[in-house]
Amino acid sequence: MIMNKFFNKFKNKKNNDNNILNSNEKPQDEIKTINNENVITKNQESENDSEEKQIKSFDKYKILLDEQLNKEQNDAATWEGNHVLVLAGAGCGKTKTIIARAQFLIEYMTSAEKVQILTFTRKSASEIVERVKNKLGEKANNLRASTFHTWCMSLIRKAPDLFGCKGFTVIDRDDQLTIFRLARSSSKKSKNPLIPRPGDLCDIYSYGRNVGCSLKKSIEFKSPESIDEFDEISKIVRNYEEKKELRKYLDYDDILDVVATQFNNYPEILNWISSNYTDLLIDEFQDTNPLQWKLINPLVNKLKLFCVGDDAQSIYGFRGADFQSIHKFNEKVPDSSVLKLSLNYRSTQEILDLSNWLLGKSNLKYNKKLISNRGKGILPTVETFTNEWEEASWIVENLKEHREEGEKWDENMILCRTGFSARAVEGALIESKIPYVFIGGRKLFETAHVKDVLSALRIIANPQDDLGWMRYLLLWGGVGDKTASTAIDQITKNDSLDQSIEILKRHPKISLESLEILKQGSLAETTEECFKICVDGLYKVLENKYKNKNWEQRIKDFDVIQRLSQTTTSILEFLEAYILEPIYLTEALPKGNEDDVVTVITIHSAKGAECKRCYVLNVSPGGYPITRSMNSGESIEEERRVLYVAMTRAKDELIITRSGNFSSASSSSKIQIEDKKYERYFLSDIKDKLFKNNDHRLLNNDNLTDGSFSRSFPKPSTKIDLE
DNA sequence: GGCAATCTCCTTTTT
DNA sequence: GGAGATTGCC
Repeated sequence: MIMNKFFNKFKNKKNNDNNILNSNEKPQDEIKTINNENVITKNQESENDSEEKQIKSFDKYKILLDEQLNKEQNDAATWEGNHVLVLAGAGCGKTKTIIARAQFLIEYMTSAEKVQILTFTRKSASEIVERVKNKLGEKANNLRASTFHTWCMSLIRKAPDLFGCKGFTVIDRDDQLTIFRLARSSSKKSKNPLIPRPGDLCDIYSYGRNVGCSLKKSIEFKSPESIDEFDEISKIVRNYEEKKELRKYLDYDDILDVVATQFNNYPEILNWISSNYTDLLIDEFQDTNPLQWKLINPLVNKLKLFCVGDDAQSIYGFRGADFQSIHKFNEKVPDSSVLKLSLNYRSTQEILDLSNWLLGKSNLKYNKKLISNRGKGILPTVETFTNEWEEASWIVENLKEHREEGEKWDENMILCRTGFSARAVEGALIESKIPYVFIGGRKLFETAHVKDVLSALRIIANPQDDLGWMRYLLLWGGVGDKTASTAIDQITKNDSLDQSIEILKRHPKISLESLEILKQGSLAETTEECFKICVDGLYKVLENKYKNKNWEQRIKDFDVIQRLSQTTTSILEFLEAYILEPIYLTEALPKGNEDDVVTVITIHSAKGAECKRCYVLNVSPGGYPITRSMNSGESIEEERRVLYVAMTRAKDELIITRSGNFSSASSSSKIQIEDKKYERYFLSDIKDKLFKNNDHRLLNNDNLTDGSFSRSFPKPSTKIDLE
């Protein structure tokens, strides 16, 4: 074992040396050549030498890696040089390559606990780990994959003193909003419409933190109209920060920033962390932003990066990701190489042709034409309807038809731009009793009834959590904002729950019952028991609050959460886990009986997903690009990429639906857009041969052929019969 | 007059 | 489901 490690260390070092040597010869070979080459290193290795080596390593490792890997994927997975970026188009096997890479590293280069994989969601993290474990068994037991946030938080929890964050609590977006609302309402100008609303304040603030720019720049980018109120907004933001500091809260951006700043300022901290790892694997690299880069950058000299991404799929610009930065990988990371995966295994060529067309219309150069390994298939269709309800019911009918032909529900995925825009489809699915899951928008721990119960747990876990107190007290009749906040002012200085309860008992408007639940909950031995006490205690109150709002459905969620709580040791850990890596209700349901379901999903959540038949909803004028995106600095091009991501999820069948009363003659797909604000509509000049056009709208005058008759006709009688 | 309850309108994307 | 406005209760 020890010998092995020595050997690996030696091996790694040797390869690094090789690469450095080569890089001195030809340092300036840029990414531009990427079209013609599969493997591009900044420093193209001399041919006879390296070509032989590559093939040798391919042979050497092939047997142990996934046999389904192609040459490009295999080259990437078994790369023996230093840092590498793998540019991979949609459907070219990114996840597969990461998995193979992890497998390769564990088998030949290092040990599982020294590999850290960073992904965007809990789902892909667990998928990767699971698949590596399936292949390697026990050897991979210590392999860790997590989101940036979870990884950073685990470092903070492991050594809170190093980061100056002892006893800090993580807050989610809702909590941020509450604090911003408070800060905003204390401003004299809170009625002024130029002062952004809490949600916008939160976005502006977070954008600035993620990009590393000033508040002023962030306002100019996100809401330029509010720049005149810069001074007042600054006050509100400072107020937010003070409240956060006082209550020892960490918001999402703090978690990354605290760790990144410490890495940059204290070499001893950096060395301690980096000595635990040899390799860092980063998925969806096109969506990393400057804050995440601030975290990774100091690690570059300490370990090996293996990044995977696709500039054409960058859809997180609103969070500060700059898709162009992927092109500067060589500049940012010295001694690095760029590899490419170019063959698409997911979709038929027709689907890729349409996707390629969309991307090609951009004035940005993505250098990307996806080529299918699967050959020809069905032409995509564009289905046009009068309104979203007809759009929805047509989709449902279509789903049913395929079901009758013997297909499973889970061969269908419905993609939408916003959570809100899926409401018609959701309604139609429920009405037709088609089982479905919705991924995107609200998560399980963000639903109102769950937050109500969790507020009790928050208080029990941390009696100084004033946001928890606020929510909890407001649940009970007769208590509003005012009563609650004055009461909370009296108690949050106490760190003992019992003391706080004693004080509140004397409060005329706060019920003894509400306090008794907290008392009982605090005596519970386990998280599960505590949760149960709180649910039971709040049952009547909640039933009353939600009686007309899907109460029967909501009760079921409590069972799910109780099950989730069984595996955690402390309440705080339990709450934190699901704030950092939110979970959708349907992900938490027991596997088995409800496995065969239609997936309804926001495109932002659908990264990496694929499905046989994909419906892309509401691709109407004003929908793509979404009208709202044109006000602020956010790019129309990002909207194009969003639609591109949606289209490239489809394996066999791509169905684009839209609605509205724009005109579209039956003979041609060209549509006329009168309204100026829709003039950038992506499908307005789509090429006929790329798709089949189906207009389901009732015939109206626009669609009638011009009729001309040589004679006129008499007006029919419009009188009622009297007898 | 102060505070709570109710009604109405609108809804980008996520850790 | 949330924010803001309005109504209604004490």
